[in-house]
Amino acid sequence: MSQKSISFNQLKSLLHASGRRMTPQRALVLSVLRESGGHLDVKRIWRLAREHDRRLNLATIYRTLDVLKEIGLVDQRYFASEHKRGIYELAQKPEHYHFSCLGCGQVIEFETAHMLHVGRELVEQYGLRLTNACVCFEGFCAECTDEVVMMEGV
Amino acid sequence: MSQKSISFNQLKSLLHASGRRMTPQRALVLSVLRESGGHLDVKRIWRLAREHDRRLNLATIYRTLDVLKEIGLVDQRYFASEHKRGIYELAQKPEHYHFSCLGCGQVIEFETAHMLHVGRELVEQYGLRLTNACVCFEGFCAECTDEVVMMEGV
DNA sequence: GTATTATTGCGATACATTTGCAACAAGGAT
DNA sequence: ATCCTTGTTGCAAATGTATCGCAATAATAC
Repeated sequence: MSQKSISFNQLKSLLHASGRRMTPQRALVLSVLRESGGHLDVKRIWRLAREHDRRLNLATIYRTLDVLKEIGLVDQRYFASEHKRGIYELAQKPEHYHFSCLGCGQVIEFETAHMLHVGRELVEQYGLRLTNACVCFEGFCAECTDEVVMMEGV
Repeated sequence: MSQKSISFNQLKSLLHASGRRMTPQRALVLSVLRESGGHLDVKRIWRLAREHDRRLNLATIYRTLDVLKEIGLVDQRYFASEHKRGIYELAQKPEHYHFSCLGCGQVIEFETAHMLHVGRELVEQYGLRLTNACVCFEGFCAECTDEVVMMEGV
């Protein structure tokens, strides 16, 4: 069996475990997220999913993404300057963070242990219980930085 | 002289230095931010400012906040689950971060050196140039965590 | 004072997301 | 296999934040 069907059975179990139902819409949205490689806004997910089901409604996408978030299969992100649109991707370990380039628009994922330290500090020094964090960075990637430097003649 | 007037002269200079004009609206919005102690959304700033100028328009608040951001007097934030509304506060050193309690709603400010390390890592390991970051945390403060534990009878 | 032009108020607009509700369909019971 | 219950969907309308066009206004330079 491919990873695909495992994931769908997983989906079904998780849905039933929380008193929800399996629907083609939910399977479709998940498969779109799996096959596209992540970092999609809602409109884009909608467009991709409608290629398989023309009746699929935008509100359903929103509701489905909420469900997928709740059962832990999907993460919602917000990229730095674009706080209007939520960005969705499959939940995956290990924890990673995002950097969006203002020059070419690419999103770079990276890992860092320092964020864990921040979380630990919050617990140990302030007695806080951390349940959610939004962390995103913005600037220029190496290539775009070089371009700027060249154009400025430095 | 109080800090107040110094700040207004500062405002005027900064505005003129960037080809802008001093207006009562701009002074008013800044004073609201100064006297309220920060962490205000636009509607709240509007309501507070209208107590001094009933004609003041919401669009003016938005435009004013943009200007204050550009001249570096105000920071715009986005708190974890509430990415719809921008939150504004006076720009101040040193850099600090925000934790919002899902129980009592309070926003806790804290400092940490670890975020600087993240930035350094981005530069040194990935060659990125960081210009902007959005970092916010969410969970339960010490008191609200205690309450939950007590209610669960643990 | 006068001229220039940045700024304001106001209504209209854009855009992301949510909601009410009737029709529909998943899945357990029979 | 069919029926029933109730979670889900599609659709349209509503919400809420933020932006825009434009004529009227007012801050500055001269």
